[in-house]
Amino acid sequence: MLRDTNCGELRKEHAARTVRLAGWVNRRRDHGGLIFVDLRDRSGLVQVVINPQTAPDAYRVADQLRNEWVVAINGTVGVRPAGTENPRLPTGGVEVYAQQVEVLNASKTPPFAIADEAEVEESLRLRYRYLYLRRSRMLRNLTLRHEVVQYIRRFLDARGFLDVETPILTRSTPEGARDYLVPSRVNPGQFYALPQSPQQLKQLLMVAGVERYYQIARCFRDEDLRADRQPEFTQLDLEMSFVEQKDILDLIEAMYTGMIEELCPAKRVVKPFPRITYREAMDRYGSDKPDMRFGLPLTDLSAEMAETQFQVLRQALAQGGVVKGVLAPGSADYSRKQLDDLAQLARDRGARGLVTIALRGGAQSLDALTMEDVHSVAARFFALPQVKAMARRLEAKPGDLLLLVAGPREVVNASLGALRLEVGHRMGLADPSMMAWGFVTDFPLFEWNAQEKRWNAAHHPFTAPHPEDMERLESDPASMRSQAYDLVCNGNEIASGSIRIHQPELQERVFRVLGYSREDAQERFGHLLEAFSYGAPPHGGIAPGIDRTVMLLADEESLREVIAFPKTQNATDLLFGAPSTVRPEQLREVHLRVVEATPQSAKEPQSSA
RNA sequence: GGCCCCGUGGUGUAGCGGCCUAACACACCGCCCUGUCACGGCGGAGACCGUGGGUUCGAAUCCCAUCGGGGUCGCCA
Repeated sequence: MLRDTNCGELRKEHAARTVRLAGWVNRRRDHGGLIFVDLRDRSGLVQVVINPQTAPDAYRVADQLRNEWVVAINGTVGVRPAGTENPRLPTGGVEVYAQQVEVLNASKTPPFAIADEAEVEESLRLRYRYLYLRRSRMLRNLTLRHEVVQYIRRFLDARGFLDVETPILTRSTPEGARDYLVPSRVNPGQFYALPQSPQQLKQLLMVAGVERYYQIARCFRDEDLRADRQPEFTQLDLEMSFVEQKDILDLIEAMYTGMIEELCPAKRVVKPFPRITYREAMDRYGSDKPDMRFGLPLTDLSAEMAETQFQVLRQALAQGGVVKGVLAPGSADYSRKQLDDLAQLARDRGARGLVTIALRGGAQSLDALTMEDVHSVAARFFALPQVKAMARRLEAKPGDLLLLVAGPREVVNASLGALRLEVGHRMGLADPSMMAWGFVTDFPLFEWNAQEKRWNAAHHPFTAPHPEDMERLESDPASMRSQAYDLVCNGNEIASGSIRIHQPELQERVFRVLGYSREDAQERFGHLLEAFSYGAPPHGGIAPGIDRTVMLLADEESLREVIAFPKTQNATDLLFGAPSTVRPEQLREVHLRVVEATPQSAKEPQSSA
């Protein structure tokens, strides 16, 4: 070994020990005589002191050092002189007195500072990913990710789960996200697809009798990116036989609570995780992935507005819609501009408009409120008792702002849900140390595809219907609930899963609703259906996103910060220059010809500097 | 596919029609400095403002296009 001690581990009890360290020069402070070098390795930093009097050879080398040079240092650990300790450094009580400094490798001046945690443009971070990863925050994130995966493996291993690998080269499926395709050289004109998830494979493993399967599985989806979406991402894919929904939710809840207690004890978690239905989530939070770190529930005010003179609301109610409201605490003094922004947010989600009612003035309580205090463009349509009734339902106080939206239930929920998040964000209502986990259950089984005028599977076509709804399967698909569930945290979808259909007869009924003929089903899922005809056990599973889990635990806003080599929003890799054009002979070999190239893709692959 | 934001020395920003012969901080280079830890002091080099076109007497500043990065809607069974 070129070293015998890690920089970050040194403490006072190591005093007088002779050590050999190796790492990067994080910073160098040259006092003309004494030189201080902060030496950095993965474990952390330690201050090295080079004294020209006691170590003249070391001093001559240290005089040349620059940031990010790689050096090895022989020296002695010493307790720092009184008054020179650095309490901000874990190793701040000690320093290393260098006897010998050896340059293992010099470094060019890096394109951005490693030691500073200053923001750097995303494209630079990605172009020089290996340098960005040197930053302590990124090494911390990579470490946390490792610990999460290790925790999961230990947890599931202890409960009898088998880690089984499934193919990366698989078959394109007609439903779901766009596939990444891989041409076959030995089968001209045919393509593999990279898995969007190992969904069908894990069900086959249940038929195979594996009973408890898991895999830390890479998944690929050729869809547009977001801060929380990468084209390749990692799921904990998991499936169990002979279980009910509750068994899976209990298991996942135990895994996540244990993981957080062990890895991130500073995080606050409410146990048990609330389990709410999709209907409740939509009605109360206007989202199927509610942020439950704060309250501000959407509240149905249809009853209060039943007799309203306000045509807009009246009309919405008459057409079978609802009037709902959400509270914006302490926002009664919002400017016209601020209110307009909120209204725009509502309109973006399909609302016709937003009614704002500001409760201003010096009233000490709602009872003391007068119409003088009620500021709203629609104030003349409201009687004071109506305003007070609404305010009471929303638990508003003087100084608060009421936000009302009227229309079809779905639109009202969506727009008020967005407003609720915006208000919570503006008011800083979410405790940053809080992780508000919860399960959302009873998702709809089907959703209407207006374009193709048919039903789609809301989750996937193998999701089991809710047992109580079974007799309505054909007669009223819209009302069908499923045994599908999500794990959510702080407004993010973290996991999704379901109990699966294991009887061929039920599967065929579902396929018929989806509009698949027997031949369609055979063509699309024949291999799975055949497998199910050989004694498939009742089974179900779930697939938590590893990247999103780590992102939340690491307090990061983007998945890119917890993935070693992420892609840009255009799904490109700035470090390798992928995707790229390939040589004509490579294309010929896989029987492909590019017939339509945009100017961009026609360009020569960029040579990496 | 739509909408929005950003693009100025190596990095991060300021400048937003003439005061810009482009400013500041950090980094870089040189000299000085024996207790600093975002060390300090003095001096220096370094950008023609992503790219292309246009408007204007005059453009980093306005307009259009384009490229790159980001956010978001659609999309992600």
